[in-house]
Amino acid sequence: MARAATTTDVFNAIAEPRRREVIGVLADGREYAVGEVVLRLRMSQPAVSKHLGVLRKVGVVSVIKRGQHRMYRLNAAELKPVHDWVKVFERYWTHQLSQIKERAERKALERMVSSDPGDPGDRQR
Amino acid sequence: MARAATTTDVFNAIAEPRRREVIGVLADGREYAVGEVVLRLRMSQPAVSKHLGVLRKVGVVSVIKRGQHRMYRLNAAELKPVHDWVKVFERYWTHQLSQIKERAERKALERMVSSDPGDPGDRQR
DNA sequence: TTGACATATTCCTATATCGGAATATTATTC
DNA sequence: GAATAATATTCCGATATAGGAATATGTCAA
Repeated sequence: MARAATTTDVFNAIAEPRRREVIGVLADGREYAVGEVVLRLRMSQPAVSKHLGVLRKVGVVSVIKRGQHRMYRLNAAELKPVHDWVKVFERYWTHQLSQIKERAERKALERMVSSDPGDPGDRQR
Repeated sequence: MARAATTTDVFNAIAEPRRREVIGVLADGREYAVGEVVLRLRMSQPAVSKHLGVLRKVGVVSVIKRGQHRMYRLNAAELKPVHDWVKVFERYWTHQLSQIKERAERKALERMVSSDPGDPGDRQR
């Protein structure tokens, strides 16, 4: 099978660096016309339109027509799943020192418990 | 050009749902043999090996040999860039009400300032 | 209507997947 | 050494990009 469609979920949508740049432009919460994004990022207009299209399908941005412009606005709430997912690992880099200590203690404990009786791989259940 | 290589950066690495599942298994910080992951996720062994390989190249997991097992451990610190990136948008979904109010105020302000003189798209500079 | 501007869409190509099947590699045990 | 277990790697096919070029669509203005 092929790769999951980027148009399907947020994680894939933000995997593309240019798309993150586009989001970066909209990050201040204001509306931006496609042309403004093009200018700021120096990307081709079709490229920007396509990326915005992907982001729109995922719901990360929304559009309204204003004259001949399409004003795009960030819908940041759609990024929450990413935040929620990665937040779980926050503790691993905050409190670095205590975390390193914890790991050392855990490893010592593991050594005491399983104390390697010729079958180290026996941690399944 | 084609899609960015998943082996290149963390954002792409975690874009794949199965890979996130693998990370989920390792999330408790302990070591896991490939076979354990296979059992827990009911994925094929080659698939797990490949996903772990990608995660390893990106640095999200590390391996050590232990007998005939390869023990994989999460290197959660590598996920920090994702956290840092998405954290910027946190304010958009916390304090929802005040945020909505802010938006309303901002829009009102915009209307007062640019007061739409027939050229709404003139926010570039 | 015509022209100019803003944006979207289509067509194309090169590339990169993911997963399955089969196979290779490495380590252990007898 | 031979058999076995654990894991990695290779080969494959179907699919899905991303970007460029060209074009279509839509909107305003004179």
